[in-house]
Amino acid sequence: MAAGTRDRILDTALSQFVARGIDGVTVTDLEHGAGLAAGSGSFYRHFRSKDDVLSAVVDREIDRAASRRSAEPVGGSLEDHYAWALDNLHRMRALIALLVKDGARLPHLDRVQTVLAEGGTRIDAVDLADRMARGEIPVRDADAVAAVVLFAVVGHHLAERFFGGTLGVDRERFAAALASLVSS
Amino acid sequence: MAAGTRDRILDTALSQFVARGIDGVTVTDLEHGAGLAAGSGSFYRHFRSKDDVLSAVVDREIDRAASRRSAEPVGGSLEDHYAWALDNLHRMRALIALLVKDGARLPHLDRVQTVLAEGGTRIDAVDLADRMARGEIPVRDADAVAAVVLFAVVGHHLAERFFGGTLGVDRERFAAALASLVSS
DNA sequence: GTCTATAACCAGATAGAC
DNA sequence: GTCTATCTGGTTATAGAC
Repeated sequence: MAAGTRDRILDTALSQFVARGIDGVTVTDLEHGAGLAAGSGSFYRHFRSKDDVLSAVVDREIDRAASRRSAEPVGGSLEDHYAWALDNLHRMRALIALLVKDGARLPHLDRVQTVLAEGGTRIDAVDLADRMARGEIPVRDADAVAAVVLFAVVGHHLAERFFGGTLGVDRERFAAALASLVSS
Repeated sequence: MAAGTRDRILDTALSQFVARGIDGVTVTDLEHGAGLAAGSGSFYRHFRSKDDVLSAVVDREIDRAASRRSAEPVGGSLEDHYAWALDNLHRMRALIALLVKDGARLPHLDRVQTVLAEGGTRIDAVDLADRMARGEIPVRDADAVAAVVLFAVVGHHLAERFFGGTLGVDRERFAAALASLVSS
């Protein structure tokens, strides 16, 4: 079942925007990527403008991120929790790439940031403080430790995406080391 | 002592490229930012093309980052070292923004990545393994711990820029928490 | 070195035949 | 819905006077 032209435009727009930025992609590029004649205005039978297709792309990715978000494990180990956060960030990598490349120009910027915060970056200082109070992990500056963990997770993801590598440390190993540091 | 026109073009090019991306800045914008008549071709008396000024901007930032890097303190505590790395990354924020926004189009991409990796943290896995062998810090997966430290430091910057805020944890407190985690 | 003026080109967008 | 053809405007880059 071949996707309709509108969906093919959305698909090629997402991948091209992520790869080359919004300004790096022309309407002609989108037509070509969707199997339409390059330079024909056929694009405009499906979207009113380039901004219009950008808005549709972002809306679709927000819906996808919200719907396929796996349930956050409750009461699990720290390691599982960190692995979950890294996986979620990886699933939302297209949206993250759009945000960091063209953040200021994105429509629904607040909704994008909300979805990302809920899906990947909520590492709770309160949870850490609870574990410290129960003697589960050593007592440290809980807010500062939460910040270290959050930025380590985000940094790992962004490095994977933008800096060409993670020093050979995959997500599982990274999560394990993070849990080891916090736990003792 | 007013800077020459060439330097003023470089200064405005750096700040405008960082703010709006390479494609978001026209040669006319650069002329205006450098105090030249907008739309006059005076820019071309100083640079052959827009790519040429981009290359000059990146070269200058690489040189600046490299010269700052030599100011690294030697033989200090882990905490001092992490604080130094955070300050250094903060000074290189323009280069980081260029890399994230327009990475694929940057000239000397490999040199940019090398400078940032060296300037962001010198805590390599070998140094950590040495400290572990001497009993200075607990024995853990040295490569993975080095990755956590590097990405925490880098993420502290990137997350502030793209996800909003540092959770109220300043650089000194962040460095102290990072050192505490690695040291015990 | 800077200006006015403009050439050459490319991108977003529209009109109308089929 | 897709095409050919075109308009309009903005961008890079050059020519030549001062």
